[in-house]
Parts: sequence; C-alpha cells; structure tokens
Amino acid sequence: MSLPFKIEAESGSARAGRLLTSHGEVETPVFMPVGTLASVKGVSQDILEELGVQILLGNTYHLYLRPGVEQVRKLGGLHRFMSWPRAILTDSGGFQVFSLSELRKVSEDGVTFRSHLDGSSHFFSPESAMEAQIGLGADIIMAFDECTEHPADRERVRTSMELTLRWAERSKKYFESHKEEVPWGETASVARAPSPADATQTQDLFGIVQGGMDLDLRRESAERTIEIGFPGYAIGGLSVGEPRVLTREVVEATLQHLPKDKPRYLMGVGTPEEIVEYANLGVDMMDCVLPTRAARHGLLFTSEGKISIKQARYAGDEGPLDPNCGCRVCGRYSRAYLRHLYASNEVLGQVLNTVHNLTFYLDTMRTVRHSIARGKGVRFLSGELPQRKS
RNA sequence: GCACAGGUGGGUGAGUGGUUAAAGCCGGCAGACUGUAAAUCUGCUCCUCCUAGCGGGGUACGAAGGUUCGAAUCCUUCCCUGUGCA
Repeated sequence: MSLPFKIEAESGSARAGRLLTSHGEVETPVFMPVGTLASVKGVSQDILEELGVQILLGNTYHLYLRPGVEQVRKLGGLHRFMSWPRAILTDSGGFQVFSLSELRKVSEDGVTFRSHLDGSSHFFSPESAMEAQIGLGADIIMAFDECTEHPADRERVRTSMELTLRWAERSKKYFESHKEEVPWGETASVARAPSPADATQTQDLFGIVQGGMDLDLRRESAERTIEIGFPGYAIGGLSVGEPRVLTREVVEATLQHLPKDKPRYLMGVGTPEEIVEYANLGVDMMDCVLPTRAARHGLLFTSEGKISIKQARYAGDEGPLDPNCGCRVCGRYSRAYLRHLYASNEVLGQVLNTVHNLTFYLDTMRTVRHSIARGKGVRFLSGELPQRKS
C-alpha cells in the first residue's frame, strides 16, 4: 500500500530512481517547481509539460484560503482544476507556521492563523490539514509539521520536534481512516487528459523529520518518524536562515538515518549547486521557490554562473542569456532584450526569465540523474554547472 | 507692450528666514532572495578630503545685487517660460 519507488542505479550515496504516482512517473532525483496557488508563477501548464516537469508543488494553506478546498474539490480536485495531468505534491501548511510567524499562534492541538489576505482567523490541525489535502487530491501529501525557526536553543528545538512527531502520528491516523473517501466522485475522470483513471487514484502521505541543527535530535526525529511509518520521508526545517555549511551537515547526517528504499525529500532547497550536491548525497526530491522568484527579480542561473539581468552591462549584449542552454528563451532572445523587458516591467520578462531558470534547474537534475545512472557521481562546484544535453 | 502665474538637484515636485546638501515619487546604480504574505525588499545616487563614518571642506534652489547673526525662502533690477489682453 505504499508508493511504488524503484531505485534503478546507485553511485556512491546517490541514487537514480522512479516514483510511480497515479499521475505518471517521476524520475528521481527530481526538482519540483513550486506552484503555491495552483500556478507556477509566470509559466503556463503546457510550457511546464514541455519543460519536462513531472511533479509540481501546491500549498494547502494558500489554496484553503483561496479558492477554498471545497471549491477545488467540487471542480474535480487540484489536477483537474489547474489542468495538470502529472503528479502534484501539496505542502501541509507546516511551513506557514514558520513563515507567517507574525500571524499565528501554535498550540498542542494545532495552529491558529490570521489570514494574510484579510486578517480572518483560521485553525489548522494535523486533522484539518489532512482533510484539506485529501480534498485537494494531490498524489503526495505532507504531514502537518512545525518548521522550527533558526536559531533556536536545544530545548526549543526538542519541544518543537516532539510536537511535530505527535502531529505526524495524528496526521497519519487521520489520513489512514479517511483516504479512501475519494472526495470528488465520478465527474472528475472526464477531462483529465493523459492521467490514469481516477478510480485507481491514490494518495500517499510523507512524514517530515525536524530537529533543527542538532544532529542527535535529527537522528531521533528520523527514527521516531520512521517508527510511525510513511512511504516517504522529508527533511524539513532547513533553509531557514542557517549557514549553508550547517544545512549540508544536517542533510548528510539525517540521510544516514532514513531508509534507503523510500523516497527522501529535502524541503525548500536550493541553489543549482546545492541541488546537485544534495542529489549526490542521496536526496531524491527537492523543491524551491528560488528559480521562479529569482527569475521574477531578474536573477538568472546559467552555466556560467548567476546573472543579474538588470545590470547596465547587458544593455547592449546581443548574446543569449546562457550560450550553453537550449531553452526556448536562450534560443531566441538576447540579454539586451531580456534586460529591456526587466527594466520596462514587462510581464513577458518574468515569463521568459522563469522559463529559463526552470529549464536550467530541470536540466541540471537530468544531468545529475544521467550521471548517476551511468554510475558516475557528479560533483559540481560553482561555475561548473552542467550543460544541457542536445 | 501690459497683466497675472512661474523659474529648485538627471526628471517631476515639496519646501516660503534657521533642525535644508534640500522631502516624496520617477529615473540611474548595486545588493538580497532557498517546503512563496515577494512583478518584492534593502542600500547608494552634487564635488572633494580622511582607511572610514550619523566626520571636515567646497559648491548648489534662473542671474546680479541687497536686507539679516543667518536666505532656496524677504527686497531691487535683469533674464527666461506659460497663460490672458493689446
């Protein structure tokens, strides 16, 4: 009854695998673009498909506020609502416990949020987060956790970790007893293009390891989360402002305590260099807003390093953004044009920049996967990022 | 020619005797961004000196002169712009 996950090749600690969801296969290691509000900001679904995106992220908290879980459910679930035939993973809202710290209050039972939209008060618990995610219908859903802030003293980290463990148990319990209630009925199977029949649609719940930057607590969190038992495990609570070396240390240590035969998901990471590094350490799934957000802010990732397209030096640059990139943006537009679009505040600039950055991330992951499959570990340092294969 | 209105830093536009090298906005430049409250946020943007600063000096609010301890701000003359009337 667990998510089929097949490891096809290993190279050192890295693995190349295949995850079988109700909405298609996901080749790992995989980078998952973030589409918080059922939209990867700036890029349409057909382009995402063309880029080879196999799985997207959505966010429970945001979709719950707008348009509302019930609305999405009535419209046939998240896949159909947003016309995305491939896999989706929803985050539980646990990260908002962290990022909306000004607007929430945590208790044993759950979290009371004030909506960032209108200030109205809402309560999230492990149970309600599961209910919402079942209603949204993503292929992979996440346990409701508390993303511990950094810095935090050991006591605080432990308390937070214990809370996440209790919430994990409650999340699983609720999910197990309600997951069969396929909430959107028969109508959903009509218009969803190449996806498997909804009758066979399944959802899987991942657990999340916390424990701050404390390696012992990380180990304990991992062990006890595994005891609860999930078809996949996420490493949460990182990229919350800690030094990058610490992040790596924690990831490496935590991975050692996670089962080798289950997918491992590192949440909220990272730069191109980081995703390569973590894939090599044995992470199978990663997501990050960086490529999409940075793109909108004029920061572009290329095989030659970062480029801030807003800089004056590109005003007359007729060359492509990245000479080693085969994306539709690099193949067609000049740096000068992209800079002009940015300077002029044209939406097209954001679109093109996002397409490029996502292409770069996806290509990077594909390159890593191929290298692992060929039995070669890949180690990229900054400035030696992979080039697109023809 | 006469009558009003007005001339401020790259632009626009506040400021009508001192806390004004002169608000705000735009533009320009640089930086940040990592399970998305982010098409966002931060810093710099007259010259010069000190390694450097909430440090010193110099210029600056059309021009010249004046009043005053002190003027972008008050007075005089001139130049220019807009509008109206001849």
